[in-house]
Amino acid sequence: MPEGHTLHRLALELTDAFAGSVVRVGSPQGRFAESASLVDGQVLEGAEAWGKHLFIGFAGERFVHVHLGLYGKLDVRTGVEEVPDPVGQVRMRLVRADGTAYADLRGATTCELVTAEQRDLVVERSGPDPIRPDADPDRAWQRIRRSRAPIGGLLMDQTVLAGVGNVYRAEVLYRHRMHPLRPGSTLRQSQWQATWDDLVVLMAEGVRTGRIDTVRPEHSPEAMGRPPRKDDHGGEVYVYRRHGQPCLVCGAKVRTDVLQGRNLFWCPRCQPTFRSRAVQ
DNA sequence: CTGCAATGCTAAG
DNA sequence: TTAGCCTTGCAGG
Repeated sequence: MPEGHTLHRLALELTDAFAGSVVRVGSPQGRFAESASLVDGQVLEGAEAWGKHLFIGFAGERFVHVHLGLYGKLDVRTGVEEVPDPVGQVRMRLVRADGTAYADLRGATTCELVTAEQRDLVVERSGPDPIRPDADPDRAWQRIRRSRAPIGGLLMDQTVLAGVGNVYRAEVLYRHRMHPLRPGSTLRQSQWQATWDDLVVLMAEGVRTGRIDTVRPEHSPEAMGRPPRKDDHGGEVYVYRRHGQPCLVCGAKVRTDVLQGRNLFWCPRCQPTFRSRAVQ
């Protein structure tokens, strides 16, 4: 679901399904109808993601900017015989002119038609994205090393780093044994580099599989003889939404707290406090 | 069935 | 700091 890997995966799916084809663009729900008419019947040139932002490019330098927010969804279907009637509130529907593929957007926070300049503004405001090969982790490091804000907040700040959401945040902090409230300025550069390198691998895997898996092989359900996780996000994780359950590595009870309105999860033993008085 | 929380973010107050 | 977006899956009655 919508952390950066989801948007990059969608960009690939959209490009595969529609690039180079004439596409009918509509808004069964109506809220995107006016903009849709401006690109309806144009050639879709490709789709690209930066962090959690998706841009679908049409002939004439016009882009549909999509942000899924918390529960938005974009379903891409290819190789269909027939395009079904829309179900629910479909904000935007793309249909290949030959009718063999369609995509439905629902519940998105943002769906707007923008110029190349407007797209560039979004990209410029974003921090480096671990999924993009052109990303420069030093840009993020320069923000982190100068900030007394908790690393748990910095990782979710899309102007510091683009694409990391609540699951990757919790999990990468766990994997690097960092307490979420530790100030950014107390990290060593080597720690940041290791964290970044890990995100590059984890998130690329997320693009490939469409889910967030962060446990190492020795902690997999098979290796540990435990049942696989079964809930809506599907992947195998160490601490995300596991509060009150035993840590897979040390057995301590996973803890939770709220930081800036978002749920934090961490293991008090594997992610020791950075100071004696910090939250445990 | 009803209610609520959720991988996010913006704008209003 | 809070409401809103308006979907989905789960818990509880």
